[in-house]
Amino acid sequence: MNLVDRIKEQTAKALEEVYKIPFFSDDVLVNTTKPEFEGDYTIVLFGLVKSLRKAPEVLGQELGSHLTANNNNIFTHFNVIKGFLNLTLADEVITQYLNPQNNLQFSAVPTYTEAQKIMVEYASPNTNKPVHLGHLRNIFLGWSVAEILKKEGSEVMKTSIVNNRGIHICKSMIAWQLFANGATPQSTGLKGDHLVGDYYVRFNDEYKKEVAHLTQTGMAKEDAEKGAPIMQKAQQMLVDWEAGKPEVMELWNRMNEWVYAGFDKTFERIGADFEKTYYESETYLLGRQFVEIGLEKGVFFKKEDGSAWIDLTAEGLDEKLVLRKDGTSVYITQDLGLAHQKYEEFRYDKSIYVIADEQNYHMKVLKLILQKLNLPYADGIYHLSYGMVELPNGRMKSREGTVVDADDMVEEMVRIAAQKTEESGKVKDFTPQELTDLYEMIALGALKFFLLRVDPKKRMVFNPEESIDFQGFTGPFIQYTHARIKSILRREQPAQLTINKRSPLLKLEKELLLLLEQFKAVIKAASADLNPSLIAVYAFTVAKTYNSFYTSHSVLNAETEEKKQLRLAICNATAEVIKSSMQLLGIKVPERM
RNA sequence: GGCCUCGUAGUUCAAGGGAUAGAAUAGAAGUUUCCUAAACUUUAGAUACAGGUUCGAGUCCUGUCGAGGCUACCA
Repeated sequence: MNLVDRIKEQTAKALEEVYKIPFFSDDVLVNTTKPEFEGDYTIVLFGLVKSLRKAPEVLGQELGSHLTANNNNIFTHFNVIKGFLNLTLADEVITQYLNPQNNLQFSAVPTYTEAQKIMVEYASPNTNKPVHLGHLRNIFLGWSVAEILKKEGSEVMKTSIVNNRGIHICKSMIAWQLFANGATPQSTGLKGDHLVGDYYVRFNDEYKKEVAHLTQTGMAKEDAEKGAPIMQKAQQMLVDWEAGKPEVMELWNRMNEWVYAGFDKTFERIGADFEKTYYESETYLLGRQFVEIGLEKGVFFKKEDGSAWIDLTAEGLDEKLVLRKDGTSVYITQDLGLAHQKYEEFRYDKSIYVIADEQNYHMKVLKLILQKLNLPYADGIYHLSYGMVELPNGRMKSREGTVVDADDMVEEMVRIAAQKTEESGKVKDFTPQELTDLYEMIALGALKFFLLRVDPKKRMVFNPEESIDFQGFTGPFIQYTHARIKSILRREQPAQLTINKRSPLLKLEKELLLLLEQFKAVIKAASADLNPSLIAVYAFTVAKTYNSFYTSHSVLNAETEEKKQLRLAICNATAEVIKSSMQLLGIKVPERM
């Protein structure tokens, strides 16, 4: 049990004893005491005032006296300020948490009554363009959430659905046929996803030209957009694809292989992994059965033209199409089918979709339809929505060429990491391989931390200038702190401490140890909120707190041997906690840098 | 038009209805006999506006203004 829970429990017990009314741990609100007040943990009394009909100050005095009188091995003294009861803990209680094992070891038994099976779908790229900065937020977020849930004891399955069919892929294919002259990744040296992405862009350029040309000759804009020859070709290709025309399939397969290979490279580099990848070409026909079922149950209705709809006006939404009049399924229908297939395969308790917030409406509808169809897995659907990544001068738009490519971004970060590191002149004895690894570690650490430190649901601004800043609230700062601690520990390892011995704790040591003790609670909160930013903030706070207390001088030249050992142990614990928390963000920490 | 988000220091982000709204950057001023200065210390600076609920509001409610998203027989 962690310290806060223990305090809550003791407080509830004390309240029962003093006031003869039943109390539970959850009734008690415990915060860490603000640094400017005396004490370690604070009980907020306002919430208890009403049921006890006591003035907060009186309640605080009575409760504080009782707690310190009956538990003086835990609480040494207390003070009351307004509605806050500040408790000071015995040093022994705190040193119990000195051993990092206490903070890092998670019991095999999860916090849920039984292990939950959770699917996390993330990344989910389109095969017509390479991964860009927006995807990176998705990928880092999804990966991290999966790891956090695992740490909390859930069985997690990471998945991705690759959008590999449809008109947009046909656009790339047409443009490639027309302009590529048979270019391949091998012949051009380009990554496959970039090559295909380039022809998608090329298609749009040509299309724009054709539309402009047609409108100049007097055609209405709408007609021009529909009638542009290159668009007609793409439409025809889509029809041919659906008919399974061999030469179209052949080209489609070939170009997709290039893209997959490109994605794999990117994913491997940035540390994304999936237990299972779904392909839309294999799932887009699923879900048709739901239309039949829905019609039978009266959840859906047919319009005169034969299209099928669901009426969600009672829920404050619109009518939503679930089947086109030509009998083909739409996006939402496919998703119904995929949700079902996932459930059949994995029997999940919860299925998390990491998808940008522009699809909030879509995901709301998806869940609602499944619920109306009374499917057992409907309630487990959860949309982990995240805000768009913007650039300082506005949203990324592919048409305006303001998209930041992920591979380029990583490359640029590595270049800067290398430059900054070389300037510092601390890595002269590194081998070339060690340097490569270090730069990669720093670059990805900076990028991941920057994108994960913000509350996912909020929009964020990606400032390239700031993201490569290696000072402040950044990944590299934390990595650097870790390396410095490791440097101390290379000189001298802490001896095994006898934990219950009265130790000469200073206030600042106490503060840091209490912080380390919160690690599990932070993971719990991050897991409940599906929010890695809590971990990022925590890791930074630990590093920052450590940095302001210790230098290797203050550790190795401590006043007494006993203090030195204590401080070494604190260094050790801090390094462990930093490493473990960063790991949950997918960020590696170096031994030296 | 309707629906959904979001408005906090110059800037980028924090703050389970709880104490004097925190950080980081940029600004100003400092700190290395020993120590990984990619560090640390000090300093200044903010809740869009107007009401309401409460012992107590950045947080909850209403309105105004501002930003973004959704509102496709695209995926």
